[in-house]
Amino acid sequence: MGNGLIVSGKKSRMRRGRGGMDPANLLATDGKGRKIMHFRRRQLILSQGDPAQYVYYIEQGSVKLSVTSKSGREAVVGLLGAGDFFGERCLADARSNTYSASAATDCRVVRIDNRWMGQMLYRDRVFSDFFTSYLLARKARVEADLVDQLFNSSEKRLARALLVMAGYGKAGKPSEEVLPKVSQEMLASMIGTTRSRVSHFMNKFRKLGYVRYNGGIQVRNSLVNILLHE
Amino acid sequence: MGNGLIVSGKKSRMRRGRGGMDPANLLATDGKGRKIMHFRRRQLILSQGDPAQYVYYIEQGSVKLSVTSKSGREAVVGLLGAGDFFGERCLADARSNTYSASAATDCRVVRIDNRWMGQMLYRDRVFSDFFTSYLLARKARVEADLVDQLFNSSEKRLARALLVMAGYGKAGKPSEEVLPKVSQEMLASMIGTTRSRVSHFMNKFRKLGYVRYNGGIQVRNSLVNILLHE
DNA sequence: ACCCAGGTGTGCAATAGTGGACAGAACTCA
DNA sequence: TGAGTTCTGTCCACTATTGCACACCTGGGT
Repeated sequence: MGNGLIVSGKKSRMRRGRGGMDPANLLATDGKGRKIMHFRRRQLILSQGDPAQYVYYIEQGSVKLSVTSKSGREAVVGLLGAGDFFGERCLADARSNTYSASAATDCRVVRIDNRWMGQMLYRDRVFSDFFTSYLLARKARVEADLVDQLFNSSEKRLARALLVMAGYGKAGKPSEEVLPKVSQEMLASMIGTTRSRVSHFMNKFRKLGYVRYNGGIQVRNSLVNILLHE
Repeated sequence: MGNGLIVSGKKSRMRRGRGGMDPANLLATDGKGRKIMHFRRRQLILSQGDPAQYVYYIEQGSVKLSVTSKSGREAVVGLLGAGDFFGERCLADARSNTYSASAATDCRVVRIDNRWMGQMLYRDRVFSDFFTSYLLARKARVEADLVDQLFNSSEKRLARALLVMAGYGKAGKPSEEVLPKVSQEMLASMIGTTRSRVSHFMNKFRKLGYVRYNGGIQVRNSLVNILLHE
């Protein structure tokens, strides 16, 4: 995620604000207004409907954001990793959480006080810049997910979800590596379909040699073929 | 859209930055780094794939953001109105536009230079605050659209889209008013379905008395019944 | 070794959604 | 006013997707 906004044409030629620390490093330490916390896989971090007063920042591990409908079905809105924020909505209006968050792997997150974060954003230009960059990138990602949902079949959505998780197209990623544990159930609720459908396509992909099961799911680059096919 | 972030517990007790102007007013004027432009209904404002170097701010009217797939199908990612920004992705990375924007009604928009906007964000806390608020709100909206798409049927998605457009649930909205022109085609590509489906449901809604055609579409509050069912 | 919970493969009837096509209504705009 | 264009209502054969059910598999306790 390219940090730093474009400022007078040069990226990153800017003095430090009062805080004076690199935001990511700052957040990595305990201190006023922030607290480092650890969660185990499956543990609930925050719950849909609870009053919202903290912003969270992921240091390590991954976190699943999900929404449960009145009818009890669950949809996964995002699977976040190190460097992502969540719960940030409470900066703009103080209502309750619109989703639940739970640890998808053991993880370390920083729980940041609402107010402290507001002050940082106001005072520290570097911090504010860091956060704005994040918001822009993340918003773009959610938009891409929406578009995907709007015009792809579930088969393609599954293929795309797998590729994105495998870091396809990212620089410095060996790709072809084994994914962290994700159940078919979870994949299903990420792409808005049923588990039997996911199972069906996973087998199809396997038969075609696009993925392998090596203790976990191993996505091969050739899986993009599914997306290209008209 | 509740402007102003939460800062040390008080919303909006903050001195003006260098710019010294209310952001919305500032943008309403021509000046360095920004240019006021007018577009007629259906006119193209920016095109998917073009190099991106401007951020746009809508003064008046509404703008449609859409993406066209390789196969030529169009999906509408958002229908924006006064007070919304678009094209802001170029603040974080200078690639090309990921969507097209065209005027859904005659409209007045401010075309803002990339760099100037970056400077404003860096220098003017009030401006930066204004923009961050916007991003937070808009991101939440896109997430809500994604969730809707993930677990509602096309009938419900249509109902929801209509209600949102009619400003259902917003304070100070008389609601029950007639919507600006939207074709079934457009509704279809907003909610990811076909026009024949939209036509079908619109008639159903009409028969049930949930909407009326009074020169345009008039949404009655009772349309929420569609969402509550099940 | 045994059990158990969570995860997976498979099949199937019932539904929902697609992608055309076509005719008529409703709007431009010269 | 009339010709063109854009919208809308409606139909239909196909295809995709759901919602179950049930057997099996696998890893971790105990």
